[in-house]
Amino acid sequence: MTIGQRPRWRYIYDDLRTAIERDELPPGSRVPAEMSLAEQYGYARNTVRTALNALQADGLITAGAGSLGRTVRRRYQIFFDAADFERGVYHDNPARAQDQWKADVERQGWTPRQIIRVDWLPAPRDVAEWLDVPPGELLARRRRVRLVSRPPSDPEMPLMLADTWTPEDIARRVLTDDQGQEYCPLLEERDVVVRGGIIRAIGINQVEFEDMIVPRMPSPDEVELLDLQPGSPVGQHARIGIDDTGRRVRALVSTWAGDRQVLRYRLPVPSPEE
Amino acid sequence: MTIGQRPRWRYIYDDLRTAIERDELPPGSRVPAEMSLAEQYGYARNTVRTALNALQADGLITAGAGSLGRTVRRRYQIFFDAADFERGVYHDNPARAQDQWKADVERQGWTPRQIIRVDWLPAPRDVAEWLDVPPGELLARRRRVRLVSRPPSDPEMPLMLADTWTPEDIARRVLTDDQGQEYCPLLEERDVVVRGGIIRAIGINQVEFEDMIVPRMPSPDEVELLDLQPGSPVGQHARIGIDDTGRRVRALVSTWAGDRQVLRYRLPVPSPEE
DNA sequence: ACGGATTTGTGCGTATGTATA
DNA sequence: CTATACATACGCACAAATCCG
Repeated sequence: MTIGQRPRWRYIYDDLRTAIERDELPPGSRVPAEMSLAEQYGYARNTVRTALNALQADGLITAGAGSLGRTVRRRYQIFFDAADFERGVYHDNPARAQDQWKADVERQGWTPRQIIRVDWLPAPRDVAEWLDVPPGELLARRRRVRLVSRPPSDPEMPLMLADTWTPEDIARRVLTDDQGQEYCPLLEERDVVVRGGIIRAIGINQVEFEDMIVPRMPSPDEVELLDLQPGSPVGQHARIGIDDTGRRVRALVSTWAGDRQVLRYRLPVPSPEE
Repeated sequence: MTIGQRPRWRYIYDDLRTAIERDELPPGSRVPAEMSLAEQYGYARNTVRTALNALQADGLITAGAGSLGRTVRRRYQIFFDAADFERGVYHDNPARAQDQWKADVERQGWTPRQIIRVDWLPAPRDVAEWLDVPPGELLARRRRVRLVSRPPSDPEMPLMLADTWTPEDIARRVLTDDQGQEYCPLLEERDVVVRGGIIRAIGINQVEFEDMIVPRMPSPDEVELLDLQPGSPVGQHARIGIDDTGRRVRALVSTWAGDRQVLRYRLPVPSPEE
């Protein structure tokens, strides 16, 4: 059935792809309906669907039944800084009492919100390796689902999952609040803002971060939580905190939607060693 | 036709997905053939294909006609360091005359190779923005396709594309080699190794890097060059070099295959500002 | 609140092409 | 060369979501 070199669906795929890249189909615009493409090219609807599914898997178009139809995917460029030596900013900058991520996002004109939940879970393979504990050991996972909206009460858009994994002895460390009440900041299901950051406040002296970054496709859970379209890859940023004894004390695993957020590092260039 | 909540194909998808996650179907193992799954579940072959295509789009399985069949995707964890303050290592560390990436990869037991090609191209929108030049301005792009193999002459596996984009005045700067010959290192289609790095050698004093990292799906070109399976997202790491006058002198855009390589930063934790 | 129009989603059957061991 | 298994392609029917009168 295939006549030329390329399969039929590939013609539609290529045509639409170049139209999108040339901005003839700008972000947000409607993609022609399946039946209309089928008539236009003289192909069956299923053939058209193969092409559109490929574009969807490439993250270029969205899909939805009914009058939603298919549209060219929009992209956002919200930055989040993992290191900013210029401004002296770190996620865990000891000099700031404010949540670093919230401050960053607000500066860019978005209204942030976090939903926090703590669970005790057996260590997944990768986390166990990062923290140098046996796989399956029970760890505390403090998950923050981070959402933003534009001021005028638009619907919220989920941006990232930020999971802090800690071994039990660290998770159970306590602080004392204004009323003299003791609490475990790493087990609190609410925003905890401590001057210098939680880790430092509970008496841990981190001296090094090891950050590992990898793109991957999301799990069904993440698709749900981040409201992802099929074909949206996520970035996974794992920050391992190492204390002054060399112990790997915690892993902060952030998973962000690639079409919404950009991870940024600002680094000084080392001067030449003479 | 849909009986329960979930569509039929979703049962197959979920079953296979959990089998893979539980390592009952380990990486490299064969996925049952479409017809065998169709009989097992009592569904049509097309329905089975919907499930398998979704797993493919999620990057979990590969596909290939004939006796290749479908297999569970293998993953590699080759590190490449964007910053390593502990070891004093940078991509452009002025103290080292060796190619940083090659050294890193060799230390991990792989044999590296680069294919280098230089083209003059109009600046794509994002590169233009990073370098603060008008979009469409002609820039030099020095592309390095980076491949590795395991020692015993296995087939090579492409790992990443590393594109250096520079404005013309910088690209045309010259160095003098041992024989007294002048050449433009940023336009050479061969490995150029200079003590201190090319940028420094041609008289540019970079004082800051701005790194931006985003996951995305690859373009058809990248699929070709990196030999990517459908459903493999890539990471894009753009490093903008800023010199002591504040000028954005070059962009190093690295695109890496997510199932093969991990980007790593090792950073010192800043001490508290008292 | 309801119904119709539109558009995508699910699912089946069938046939033939193509790549690989 | 042949068997296997995926790839392409068609046609058809009905379900489900959404928007608009």
